[in-house]
Amino acid sequence: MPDDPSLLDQPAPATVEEFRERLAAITDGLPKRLRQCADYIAANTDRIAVSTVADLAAGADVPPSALMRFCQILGYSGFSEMQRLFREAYAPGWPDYATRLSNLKAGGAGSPAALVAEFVEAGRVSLEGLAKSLDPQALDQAVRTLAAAETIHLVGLRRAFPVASYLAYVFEKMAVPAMLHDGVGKLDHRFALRPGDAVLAITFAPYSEETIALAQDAAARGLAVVALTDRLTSPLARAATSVLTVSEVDFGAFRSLSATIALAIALAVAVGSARD
Amino acid sequence: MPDDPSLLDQPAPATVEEFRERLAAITDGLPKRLRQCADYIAANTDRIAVSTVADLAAGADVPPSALMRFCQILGYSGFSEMQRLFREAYAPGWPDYATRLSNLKAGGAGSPAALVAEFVEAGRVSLEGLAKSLDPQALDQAVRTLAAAETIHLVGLRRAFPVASYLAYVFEKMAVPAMLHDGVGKLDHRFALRPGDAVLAITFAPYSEETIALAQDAAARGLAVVALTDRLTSPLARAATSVLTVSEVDFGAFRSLSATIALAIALAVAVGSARD
DNA sequence: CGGTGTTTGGAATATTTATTCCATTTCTGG
DNA sequence: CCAGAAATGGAATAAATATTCCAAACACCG
Repeated sequence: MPDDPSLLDQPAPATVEEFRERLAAITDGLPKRLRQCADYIAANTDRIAVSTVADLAAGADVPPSALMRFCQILGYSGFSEMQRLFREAYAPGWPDYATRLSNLKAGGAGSPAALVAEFVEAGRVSLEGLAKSLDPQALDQAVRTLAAAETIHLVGLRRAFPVASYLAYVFEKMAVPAMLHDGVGKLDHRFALRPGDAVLAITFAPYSEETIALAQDAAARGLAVVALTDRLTSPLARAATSVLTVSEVDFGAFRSLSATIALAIALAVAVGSARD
Repeated sequence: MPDDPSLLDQPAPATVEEFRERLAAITDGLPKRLRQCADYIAANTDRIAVSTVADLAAGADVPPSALMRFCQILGYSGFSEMQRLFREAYAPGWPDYATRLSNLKAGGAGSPAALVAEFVEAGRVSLEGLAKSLDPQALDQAVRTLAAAETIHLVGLRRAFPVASYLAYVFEKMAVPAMLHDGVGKLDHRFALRPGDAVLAITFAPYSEETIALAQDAAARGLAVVALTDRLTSPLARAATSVLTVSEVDFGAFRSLSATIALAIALAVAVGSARD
């Protein structure tokens, strides 16, 4: 490679964060084999700690020597030095959590503690799924829509109701005008929807008729509708100006709300600060 | 060690789960050095994948050869074979989640996507905290109490209301008689509490007066009260027959509900099945 | 098309790491 | 307190893994 001082003489990345930045920065303008290394490493960063040079080289489909050169380009003296970073950083999350989980599960398949372990695991996987599948564009759009609204109408029934009520709580805390459509007394308050308002509708399969009806009504009257649902093909999506999806892993017949709640609060906080 | 066939001739554990079981099974009745190995390995299982024999031996304060013997006692041909198990088992959950998270955060400190990443992380840590700090005894007791009740009265206001309403939903699904005290119209329905019923009260700092009042009232009338709160010293704990605690990591001034929801659903499912 | 500088693959070597072996020490039961 | 068995530590060896080096292939430029 050329002796480009902007890439070479820098000190080696000392944290995983820095490592990713450097990787992204240099990937362009790398020759074929080295780029293969960069791509493979970017997609398999987590395996560095537990692999040998030969393993990774085979994965990237390059000879080991190419991988060595790659490590040196990143600023390390060799593979071992780079690996040390990942071996040391390897722990967060796990310290004795896995032990605990398996102890809880050991209590007996149907025991309450084992159930907690299952739902903890389901929640964790759902959260990771949220991070992986979130569409930042759609989120930005939803935030802009809601931030521009006069009053935000929250609607979510049955399993979605806790989410809607939580949003109502957070909006209240942040002094954002919001109204929770809770269906009490089968009063539907649909004339509370005024021009300039927006609707945040939440529903998951099996979708609530009432929620969809309110969203459609609002859309027909020209109001912006943000949908929080489980699939882009949800019936709610058709009525919506922007759609956010989040899927929860289920355990048996039951489905938690961990990821949905996380997305909801992030949305609320983003809207709250965008309005300031 | 003695040629005890019950410990020796078994095949080596092939999963992490099996590994832990075997470890627990043999630890007693091991000579000093080998027991040091067992203890250290049990407390640092997660580091096997990224350590050398020398590292682990140093940690356990034994010579490397002792650790080798230990691996063989577990049924492996040597350390490398044992390590392979942990290196291969390491993958689930992570595929590119960390990359995604750091990409989301890179979007800008205050960007909506970065907020989602923060709350996802907070939720994950909270869930792990729940797994680590859960007291199975207290949980069993809470389940027994609620399973024995005629009607379960749910009370939780403000931030705890989503949890209470979610519980109401799950109990309904499972055909468990439950009543949600939602405070609509400031009607407090406290005479709905009948002998033989139980109260499941939920509140977090700053604690809701109304929730505590209802719990105290129920306790005074001799009803069982299960508390779901953030600390054992919570004012709710004094009125309760059994106390479950769960703490949420906060991000800025905001606190999610990921762990609380997970505990709640597990509790509800356990109660539901205990009643059958 | 030839020369210069870059990139590449693989074989040779250095280093680290795992594993075995055995002399010595420490237990155990009589 | 002694004999035999078990356990231990460390030095010697084997295996694996990382790293370097260089000849050959390649790309670019005049």
